[in-house]
Amino acid sequence: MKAIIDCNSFYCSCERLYRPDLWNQPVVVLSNNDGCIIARSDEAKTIGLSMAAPYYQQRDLIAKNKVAVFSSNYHLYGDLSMRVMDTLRTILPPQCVEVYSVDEAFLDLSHLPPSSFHPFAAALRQTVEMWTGIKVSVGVAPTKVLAKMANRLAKKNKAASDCVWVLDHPEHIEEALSQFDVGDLWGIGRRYADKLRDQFGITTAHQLKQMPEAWARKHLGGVVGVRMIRELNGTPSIPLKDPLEQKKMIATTRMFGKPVYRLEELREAVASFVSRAAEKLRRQGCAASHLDVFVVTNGQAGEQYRYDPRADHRYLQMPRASSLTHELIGYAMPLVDDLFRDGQKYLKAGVTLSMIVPDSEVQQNLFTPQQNVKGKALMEAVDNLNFSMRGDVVKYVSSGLTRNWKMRQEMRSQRFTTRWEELFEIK
DNA sequence: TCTGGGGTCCTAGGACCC
DNA sequence: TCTGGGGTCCTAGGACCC
Repeated sequence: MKAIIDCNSFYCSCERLYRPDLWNQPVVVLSNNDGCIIARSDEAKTIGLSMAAPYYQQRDLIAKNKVAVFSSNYHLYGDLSMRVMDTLRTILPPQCVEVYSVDEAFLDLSHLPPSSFHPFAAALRQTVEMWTGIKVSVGVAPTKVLAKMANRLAKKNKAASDCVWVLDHPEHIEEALSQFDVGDLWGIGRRYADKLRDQFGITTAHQLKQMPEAWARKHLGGVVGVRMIRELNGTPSIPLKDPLEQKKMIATTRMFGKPVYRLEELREAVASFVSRAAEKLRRQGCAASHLDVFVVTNGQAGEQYRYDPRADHRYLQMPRASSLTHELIGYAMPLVDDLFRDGQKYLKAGVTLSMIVPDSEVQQNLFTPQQNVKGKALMEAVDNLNFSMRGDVVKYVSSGLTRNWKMRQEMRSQRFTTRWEELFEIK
């Protein structure tokens, strides 16, 4: 059996943890740059605020209902996420916990006796809430897809379920499937939902479950579709991931706080994204040999505003995998120069590192000098400083000092758990 | 004035090999 | 009159997730 545990309105719950005055109030959290609504408390959902809606379009509704609005505070969410995951790993062996996202984890419950699923899940929910202050929902079922469905049902029927839903009898699974919208299944997005309905008249999960595998292979993304059919039929086909697995790609991309027109600013921004990406790379003890830089423009400067983004990118296969910030910045800058067009209005840029290998297995190149030991020691020192201070205390000048392009975060809460000077105070 | 960021997996099709 | 079969590797792009 598998379980999925999912924090309820995670970002909003994090904000509310330190704001008892907001416990029963509508709360929303915005994306970077205060662009869209990316988390809503139940009260905010009731008011009719929708997910991913642009903030400026919802301002009236927000003001009218006195909704508390926060810019995203990733220091806080990251730290609380770690507490939730650590709690799970205290209760279950670590290899039975797959952290699926900042607010979700799959659990392998195959070692539990069949009668104990419900009490176990209920205890888990309670413990996490008691230890971290974060409310969670738990779905339990024979496969990941079915567990996701159970989780959804738990959230939908909070009062009756107490946020725990177990599907362990075939009749219960059948019943749930026949009432479940096929588009709400984990793995069926908008495109497939439309296609299933329009071309095949499939609207419920139960109808999909009965389709043959050969059909799924043809119409539902090949083996992905086959796995879906099997999971719906109770045969686990999406295994739990090894927690030690490394990322295959690392990206840092940002929308600018205000448009960028000058090459120097674009270079600064990209250099700082490279720095951040390289840091993530070193944190998993790896080096990358493929570097991709992209920029997004939006019409000509001076034109009337219309949101019509166009992306362009340049990439480079480096002679040897690297994790040194200065080296990577050195490779990235010519790509920026090549991308830059005078007079363009730049809205966004980003960097992707891929072809990632463990640092210890970097293939040396006959034609480039050995990676120097000093460089690595320098990186370690910089990382230690920045980590202990939780911020960019040391950075490359090429990444800019003024940072005019920096994103807007006008309503960010305090970093209660990661900064001494921002601790929660009780008067 | 204004619309996020970071990932994974898979397939099709072209280039190339013997 | 007539032009194979089997394979790998790579890239671009599509679909999905939170």
